[in-house]
Amino acid sequence: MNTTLYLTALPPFDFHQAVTGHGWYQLGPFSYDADAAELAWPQRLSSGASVRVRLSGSTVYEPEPWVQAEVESMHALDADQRRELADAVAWMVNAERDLRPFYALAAGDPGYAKAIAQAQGRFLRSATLFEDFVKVICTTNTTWSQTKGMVRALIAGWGEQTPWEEALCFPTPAALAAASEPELRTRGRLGYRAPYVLELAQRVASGELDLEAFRQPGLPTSELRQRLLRIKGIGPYAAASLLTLLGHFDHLAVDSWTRKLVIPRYFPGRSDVSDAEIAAFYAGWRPYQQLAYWFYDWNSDA
DNA sequence: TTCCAGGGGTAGA
DNA sequence: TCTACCCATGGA
Repeated sequence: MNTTLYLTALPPFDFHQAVTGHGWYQLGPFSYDADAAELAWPQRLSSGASVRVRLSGSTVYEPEPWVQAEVESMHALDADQRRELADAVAWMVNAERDLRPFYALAAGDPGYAKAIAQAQGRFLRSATLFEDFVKVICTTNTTWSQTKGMVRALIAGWGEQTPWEEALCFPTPAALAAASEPELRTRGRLGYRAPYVLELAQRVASGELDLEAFRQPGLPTSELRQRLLRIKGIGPYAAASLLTLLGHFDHLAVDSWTRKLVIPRYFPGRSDVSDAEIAAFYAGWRPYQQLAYWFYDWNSDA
């Protein structure tokens, strides 16, 4: 059974940029066909039904941006299921994100010409907040290839079965909450992150921790950050990453990689630049510091 | 073999 | 708040 969902997006929008703005499209259960500009993944709906989604969308040149989801399911989707999927897709590609205020700040700076021309500025998000929280924990103190391996192992070991044999959904909180810590360490390749993921899964599965509360747009970034830091396994770097995914760009994530890029360009000849100095450097971009850092064309001569 | 990766928790000051 | 120390894994 196939269903097609059409969504509109706020211009300027470019589907390829919305998907590839950061590395998430390389993590399971996503797969991305760059030639066809098609993002695919299996997903379990709250009703328990499984679907396979193939997502495509318009380029920056189209004045009325759109996103199209080709959804495969065993039974016809009812109105609630279609709405749930449409909401999830809009969230994932940031269809409603208004980047114009950021572009207005960046206008005239050649280092952002490419970002503006290509409609960069969106960070792909996973279908659920739980999935994004786990993935962010999987990026701490490790290499990208190992992060991909951890996510792959979690899906292979605890992912939800679907009617399509080869397609497993990302594990639910309940599935990971039922896992043992040693198994998550070894089979899940999480290492010392295992207790953090286990505790997160258990708290979410039991209802003690409501991740949906983090989605409310009106929350001040500082309060959100304090709440994130109270979750075990989430420190300054992970909190900043999650703030970005949650659409709060007014807290700069200063990590080892930031320093590698920012110091040679803006603080040449210095080796001892504090986080506070780097944050102060970006203060003029408020509330878009993280976009200004991330979508700057570091290869430009600007 | 050693180092370290876009860190985080904990103890102790 | 700041610092030392430990934490697993795997690629260079």
